[in-house]
Amino acid sequence: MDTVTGAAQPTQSAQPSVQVQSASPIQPTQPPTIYDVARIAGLSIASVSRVLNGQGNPRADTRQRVLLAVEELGFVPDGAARALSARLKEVIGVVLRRPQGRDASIFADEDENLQFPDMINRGMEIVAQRHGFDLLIRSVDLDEPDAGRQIFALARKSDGLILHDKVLSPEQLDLLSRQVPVVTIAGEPTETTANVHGDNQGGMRDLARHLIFDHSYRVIAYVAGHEGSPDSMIRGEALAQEVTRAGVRLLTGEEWRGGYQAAGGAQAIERLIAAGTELPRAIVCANDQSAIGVLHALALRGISVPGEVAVTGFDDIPVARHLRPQLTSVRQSIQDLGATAFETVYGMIGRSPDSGDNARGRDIALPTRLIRRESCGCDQKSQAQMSIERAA
Amino acid sequence: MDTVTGAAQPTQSAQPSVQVQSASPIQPTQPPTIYDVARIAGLSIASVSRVLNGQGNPRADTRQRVLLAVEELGFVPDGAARALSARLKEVIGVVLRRPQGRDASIFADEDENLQFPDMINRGMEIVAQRHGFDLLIRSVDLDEPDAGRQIFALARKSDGLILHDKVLSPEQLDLLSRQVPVVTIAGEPTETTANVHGDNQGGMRDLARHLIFDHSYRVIAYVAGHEGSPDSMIRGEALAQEVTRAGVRLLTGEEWRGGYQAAGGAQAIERLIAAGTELPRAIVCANDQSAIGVLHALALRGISVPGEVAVTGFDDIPVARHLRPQLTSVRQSIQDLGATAFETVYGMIGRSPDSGDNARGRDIALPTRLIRRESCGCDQKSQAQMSIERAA
DNA sequence: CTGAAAGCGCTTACAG
DNA sequence: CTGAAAGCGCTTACAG
Repeated sequence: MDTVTGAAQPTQSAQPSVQVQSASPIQPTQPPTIYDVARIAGLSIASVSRVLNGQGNPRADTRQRVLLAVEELGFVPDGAARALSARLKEVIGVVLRRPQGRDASIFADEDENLQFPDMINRGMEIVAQRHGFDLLIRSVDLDEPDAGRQIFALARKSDGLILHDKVLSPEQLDLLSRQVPVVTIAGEPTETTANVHGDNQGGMRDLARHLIFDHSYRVIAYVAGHEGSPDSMIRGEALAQEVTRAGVRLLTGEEWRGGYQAAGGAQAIERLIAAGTELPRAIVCANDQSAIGVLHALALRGISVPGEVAVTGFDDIPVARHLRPQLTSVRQSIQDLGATAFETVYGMIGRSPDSGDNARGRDIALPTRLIRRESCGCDQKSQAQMSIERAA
Repeated sequence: MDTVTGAAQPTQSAQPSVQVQSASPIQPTQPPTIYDVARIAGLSIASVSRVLNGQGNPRADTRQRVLLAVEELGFVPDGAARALSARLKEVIGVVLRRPQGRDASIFADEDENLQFPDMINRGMEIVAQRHGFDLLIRSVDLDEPDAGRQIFALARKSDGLILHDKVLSPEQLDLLSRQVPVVTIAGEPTETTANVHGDNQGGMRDLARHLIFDHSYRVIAYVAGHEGSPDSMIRGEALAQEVTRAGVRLLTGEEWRGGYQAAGGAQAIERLIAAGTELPRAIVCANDQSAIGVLHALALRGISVPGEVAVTGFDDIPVARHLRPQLTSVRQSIQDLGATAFETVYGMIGRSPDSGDNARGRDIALPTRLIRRESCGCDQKSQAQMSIERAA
């Protein structure tokens, strides 16, 4: 920090001075300010600002002179000054939770990647760009007691916040969402926040029925996500409901928790096998990432999938189709999740919480769709073959 | 944009007013300002600022009063105001290139994920946090002529920039890097920028020798990354060198380009097979992502890997070990790449380009390591088995 | 040690 | 249509 704050001290006169573009090759060219532009254009800074922001009706001549000067200097307005003055930062803060509980295992030497959240972010980003916004990303470690503070600090650098999953206590969330627009993904809406999620219930119901009726599996386990995840709970409940209705046996509980991660899924299976537990006919995982771990552990034990045990995921991340066997999953349009979340916060900016056309309090569900591949027991090879041949 | 700029107009008196915390449940609680804190603490804003920033030696009493008021109001300083005044935004801009050329294929319905860049970003983020910085992410579509402008705009919202891959012309890069610290990843250093990359040469050399001498493959193809990628070129050249020296045949060229993506890798293989080309004994891919596509295409054709054709990747992204066969690759510590890039820009902030202790012009190489798994023809199953059993 | 004041680089009513 | 001025919410020499 020292070197940086030291450097922050003004080193030159604050008075705008002529920019020497070509003179000093490696000199620290201070970016030009609006004053420089105004001087070169022979106008006031107000006129420059108006031309650049399309306000008022500047004369063609004025426009020209400004544009020329801007071009000559390569002027781009400073973001902080613009934000302070316009009361708009054109930045949305995004908070992810960093996976916790790294254990010593083959998975520990390199952090797992967060394919699902990363793709959500990609979706947000694309829409953000269209509105001239950027995304300020921060992943918080929930073990840190400081996590709440960090999120509040992020909020003051942004016009709105998108929170992946549960990263704040209800009280903190409430406090925050009164000061700044907040949208959660895979959370729950509150009076002052909106939430975006996939249709967990419908997706899991279709998957469960497929396993129960099309494949006639009679013992099914559920590998849950991390504790307190609404997605994981709703998926688990939907599965339980279908299973119960059909008189099928459900295995679930702490020993089946995968925490949404490959390492978690693999370890759960390893522990169960080590404990001599008899495996169920099908293992339904709360997401694809943990299904990857389950597949891995089963393969190492020489247990055939789907022959001996069927395995399914949720999300349909891009690699799902590249696994062997190809992973049956429930597709969410992951990027849409992000895009929708962005559009939602964006719509909340500048609106008072109690105004009419407001997303606050809304729970937005996006459709899901069962994708049958090989790992559930279906054979999709011929079909996939056809599709790739059609494309080629 | 309309609704937002409209909303940006000040709606209340600019004079700081007492915050009514509990009174109006869903009122738009304007975040408190430093003036509010000062009033409640009975001090000047200067004192508040000093306490909060650890400047000077405030009396214990003064400290207490400030801290209490801050706590009471839940005050967090506005980022834009802080940035403007302190001349430090505590933000680093990150630019990725968005993959281009989406084709109609089984890969087209959902964008591919960018596992490699996403993990790099994760590495940057962790270090950034330690310095109190956040990452402002923007992915640019290089097909857009506006791409350069967008990057300059991002620069004015940041204290420094990290560019993945090549996203600017040399001229633009030069211009930019005189105004703001710039570090590239997998690019080339210039007089005013630093670059961070994995040891491509060493990694590829080890891989090539492994294929040539340990496995005795005599015909090897190289699936290149996207055009102009220094990483791809250096890897290709290192491979060519080893192959030539050993008198082995190398297949390469446009028809073997995978563009770093699974879709690209799969399509290249499909086209070659469709054209009746005889496949080489080993296919060396410029990265893991394209190797995934190659594996996929070969599997669909019923071609056994590594039995008939060996396949290797580069990067060792986390899923590499979960593929069937497990992918042989060259590991880079992906997160370290990001962490190093961040530390490097961070060190450049506030330093004039010509000052002494400066990273500018440096090319920082991080070690790589050959990871032998199954897809090259080795059998690692027993070994992997042991390692997971050890962990369990 | 503390406060009053200037200044960071913009935008935007307000006059003219 | 344009310019002078105020103001956004902070930090930081500068006096006292």
